[in-house]
Amino acid sequence: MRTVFCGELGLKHVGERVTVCGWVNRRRDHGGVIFIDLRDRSGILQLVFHPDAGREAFRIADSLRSEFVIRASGTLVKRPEGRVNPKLSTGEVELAVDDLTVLNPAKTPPFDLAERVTDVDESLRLKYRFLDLRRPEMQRNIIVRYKATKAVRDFLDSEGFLEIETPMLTRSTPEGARDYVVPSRLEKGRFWALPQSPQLFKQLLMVAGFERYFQIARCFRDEDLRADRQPDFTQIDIEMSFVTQEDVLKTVEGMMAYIYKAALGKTIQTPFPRLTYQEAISSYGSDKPDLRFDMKIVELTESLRGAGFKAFDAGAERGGIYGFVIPGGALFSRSRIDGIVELAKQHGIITAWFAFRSEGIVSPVAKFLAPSRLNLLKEACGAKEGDLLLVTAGSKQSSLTGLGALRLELGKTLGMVREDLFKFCWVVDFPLFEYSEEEKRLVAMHHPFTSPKEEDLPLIEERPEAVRAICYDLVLNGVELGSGSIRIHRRDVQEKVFKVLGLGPEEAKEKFGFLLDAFEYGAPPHGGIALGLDRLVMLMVGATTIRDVIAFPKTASGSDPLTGAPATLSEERLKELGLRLDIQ
RNA sequence: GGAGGCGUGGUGUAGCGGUUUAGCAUACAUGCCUGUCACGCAUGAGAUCGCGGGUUCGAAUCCCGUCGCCUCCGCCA
Repeated sequence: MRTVFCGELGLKHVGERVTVCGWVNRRRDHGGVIFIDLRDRSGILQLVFHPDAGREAFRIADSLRSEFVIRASGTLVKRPEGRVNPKLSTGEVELAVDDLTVLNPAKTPPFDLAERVTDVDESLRLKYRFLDLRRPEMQRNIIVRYKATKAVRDFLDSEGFLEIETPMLTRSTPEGARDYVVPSRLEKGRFWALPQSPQLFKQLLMVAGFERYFQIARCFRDEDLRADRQPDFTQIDIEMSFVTQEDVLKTVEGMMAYIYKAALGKTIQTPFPRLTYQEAISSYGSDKPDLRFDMKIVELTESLRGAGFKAFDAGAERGGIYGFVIPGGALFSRSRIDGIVELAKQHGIITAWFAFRSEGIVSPVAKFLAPSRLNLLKEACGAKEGDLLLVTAGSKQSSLTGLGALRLELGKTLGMVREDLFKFCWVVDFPLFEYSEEEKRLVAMHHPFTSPKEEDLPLIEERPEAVRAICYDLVLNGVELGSGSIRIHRRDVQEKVFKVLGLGPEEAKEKFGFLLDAFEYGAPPHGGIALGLDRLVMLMVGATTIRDVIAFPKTASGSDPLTGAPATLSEERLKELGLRLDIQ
């Protein structure tokens, strides 16, 4: 039907007779000559219609409208002098059409596809997703996604991994996200669950001796949505036997470099910097630090302790004194600084500020501190003349997370974040357990099969909260791309962890019995990672939401305007499933 | 579960208590135009201002409720 794609044509094809197919992107009718920008997946080509080149074709061209599907044949010609369009990759040529067929007319689209309008109401875009996806930006997103996915397969294949599918219908497991549930028709009153991740299956595959597994795995979590969270999403799921943390990190670093090269042609630096969990929290107030800019948090407790300023002394007593330096901030206007203080308040921290100006140190609290203290402070925070220091005092956790959130927001609003950078890092040595306020007990920070660090094992009974896990997160530009761990493969260690989690032998058997059984038949040491493919691609294409890299995503309230899902079921269907509705 | 923002012709928006017959841009329709590329010019059609209730002599505008969309907190091992 076609001989060539629009975007492939250039000067070297001049003089050739070609046939192209696609959609009318734009029509420019000059009366005596008509121009059509024809769009297909590969790009845009200008068609030109002269009445003398083909009277019938010209007559049909007059009737063309946006998004009509057409086929056009003619001779590719070099554009006249001064008529080149540098904005088009095909801008040096055009197709002089003598034969035109309308393959399908189209209704006027509900929004403009030709312009780069991301400002169209998103639910309208989703309702007409098949049109939204025609837009070149969206096509590129989906294409980059495919290339990245293919790169994953190519790389892991070359490293000896096997892609193995695991069930979508499986059983609900305790801990973690709420799972989506599917009623069983054959066994009424019983329910399947869709996997939050293939975690247990991939571990079983290690026991089964496959040694290196991966899967582009769809996962389901029935939790509230966000710009970077959808109910169903895709993980690059990896598991390896007879490996240490180091082996997993190296593999992932190699894979990331390969993906960026293959999908974007970009080179990224490996190995990625590593921070311990403690370092990440104390320097960036976050376990997913954005390393595209500096502005590290510094502890100032010792510099300000006993300085005689009540707020600081009380803060030092409750936790500590922390702050960070905004380079060049000393020259900010008073109202701008007040705005920053207000912003800090929204993040739950009360801040004092110190402007290190050429004429001296300016601060609303300077009068409470001796000049020697102020100089000590300047030295301790590493500020130069012209910088602004923000300080807060109080509990360590809320101070650091508050400063971390403030740092991130200021980094963006002050233009310190370079959008074209890709700054990967590993965060390692996470705590094995964290305290759950809701459940009033320790829960697994990663998951219950995460191995403690060997050297911390003696602490597990006395001080479980101090035990570090062999667990690692991959972070890119402040976004958590994924996390993984080396798993427990020894029965005695697993039992100790379950004990801390409050899982008795009976309960553990009931919930994870199949995995524990398997572990008794020769489980190799193993570990792995799961990476969010949607988030990775989002960052690769510069999108601000994963919805823009998913062909058919859901709205923030978890519905799909295109299909109208979720939908109701008929009485008959409910009855067949043994279900009765009880809703207000 | 909570907080905030938005909702006005197809689309994007202005108007925020009365000279508004709801403005503008774009899309759409008709006509003119032989070198445009966000073509241009002219004419025209197109909106009970998300929905429901209230306040008022008067509501797109103020209040309450509700629905939808977006962002964030909680939640997401």
